[in-house]
Amino acid sequence: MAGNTSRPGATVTSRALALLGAFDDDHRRLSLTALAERAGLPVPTAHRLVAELVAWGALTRTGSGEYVVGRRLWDIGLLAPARTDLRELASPYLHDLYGATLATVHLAVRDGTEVLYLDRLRGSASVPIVSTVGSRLPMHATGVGKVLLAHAPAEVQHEVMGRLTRITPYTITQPGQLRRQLARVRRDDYATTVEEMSLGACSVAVPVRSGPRVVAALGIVVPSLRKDRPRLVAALQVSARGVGRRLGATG
Amino acid sequence: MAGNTSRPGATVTSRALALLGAFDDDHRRLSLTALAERAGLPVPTAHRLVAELVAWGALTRTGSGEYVVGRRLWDIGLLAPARTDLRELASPYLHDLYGATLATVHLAVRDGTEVLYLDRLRGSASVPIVSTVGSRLPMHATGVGKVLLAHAPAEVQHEVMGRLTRITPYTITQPGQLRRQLARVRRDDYATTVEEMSLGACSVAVPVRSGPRVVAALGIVVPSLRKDRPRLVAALQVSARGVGRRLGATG
DNA sequence: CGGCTCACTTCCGCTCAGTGGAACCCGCGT
DNA sequence: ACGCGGGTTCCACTGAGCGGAAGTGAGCCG
Repeated sequence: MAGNTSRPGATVTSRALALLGAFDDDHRRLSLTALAERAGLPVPTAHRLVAELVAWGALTRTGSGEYVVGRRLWDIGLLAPARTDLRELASPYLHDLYGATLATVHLAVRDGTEVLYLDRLRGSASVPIVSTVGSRLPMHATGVGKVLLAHAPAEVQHEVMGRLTRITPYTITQPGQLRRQLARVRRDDYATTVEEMSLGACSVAVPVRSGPRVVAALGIVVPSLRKDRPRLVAALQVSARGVGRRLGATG
Repeated sequence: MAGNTSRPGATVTSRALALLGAFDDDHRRLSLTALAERAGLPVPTAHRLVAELVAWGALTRTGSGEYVVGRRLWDIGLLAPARTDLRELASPYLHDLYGATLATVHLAVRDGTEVLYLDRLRGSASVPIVSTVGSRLPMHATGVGKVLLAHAPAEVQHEVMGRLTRITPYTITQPGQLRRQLARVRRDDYATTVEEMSLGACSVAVPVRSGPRVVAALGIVVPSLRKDRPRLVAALQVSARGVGRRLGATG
């Protein structure tokens, strides 16, 4: 919309969205200049658009002059479907699981070739862990990821196998080895990891089924699998069934 | 931006935001026409803007042709500050509280003249309740609301007193009565409600303090207060102190 | 204290991106 | 076959948006 435009073809909407997209997990607060930089816009343009976003509540300006995501976007984000519904519905079962194991509990779904964490219950005294709600992690290095990958379409599996990045010395980077593990996951109906994502953290995970389809995965993180793997698997499977049943009961 | 504009003065950005704002708790999925209607835009305009929002991931089109909030907005909404931090930080304490009481547990803050629910743990077998995460409820009819109101600035209290809407036959609608209750809340350091929001549900709530400031409230919902009010208050206060201490420890 | 820097803000003339009524398409119910 | 109501495409008109340049002001340093 403007004669002056340095890069004609870009719509106002795309510019406004670029500003929102400039925020991510590592950039929760940005100065105007940084924001303009990350969105690829001239500062005055960013300034004008940002003012509108702030007026509407999509962004908020902090006391120190930096910008952060506003409450109104938070509100609207919560209306996103499925994710929220599943999370709400599974919530009681996660608590039960937490109560039974006192370990960090995860609920995750597959998002493309990554694991998306929908919910996490962290005990006051459990293993410190990298995931947060909303974060995405690679599938091959997490318990829930292996479960979801084992039941993913062939082309997804193929793509993931293509780039098995090493995260710790124990991360599995050989496609053949991962493929054998996935077969075992399908046979035994649970997956494990041993320090493949973070040193000092092991995990167990099971699928959540709605009818025959695997729609999510439930996992827990513990310091060691040594002694009570059967107990953990049993607790997980009971919870996963519970969630699955609730899923069947509603839509 | 356009000669044709029916209502000149409206910016593109405001129109795009109006489309996002068309979604709320009761309108999580909207057809194009409904969306245009609610945003106050002509259908073709809405159509074009919506296409851009979909391309970016702010909205998603369902199989049936309706629009819903997209995953990317969900992501970005989660980056909103304070709210999320507080929720994350309080999470373990809420679990502990849930474990000790098996009642529905709430974490809430004041947002203007309303209560904003940041988190909710609902047991598989607890009282059904109206609140969801992200929802706003009136302050005078909820336990957490009374706590937050008792420690709110005078002008907020004044404004709330002005419109005490009746929700159940037990809702307090007399400013004088509410004022006396708030004084008692400040003295005893906890608040209660008895079927003032939903019939069959009572609640107890306590403030969460960061230094001297009351920054949030912690509450639980139970079928009756009759027998174990002291136990519940004690459990709540322990948890609230825990959260407060963690708040002090970080920024 | 003057002068420099750097981030933010305001100004304003040019122009093309956005507008929305009209027309069209398409699935569905009758 | 025909009307209806949603979604989609078209396109001539024009004012909303653009961004370089200039202005502001807080912070730092010699």
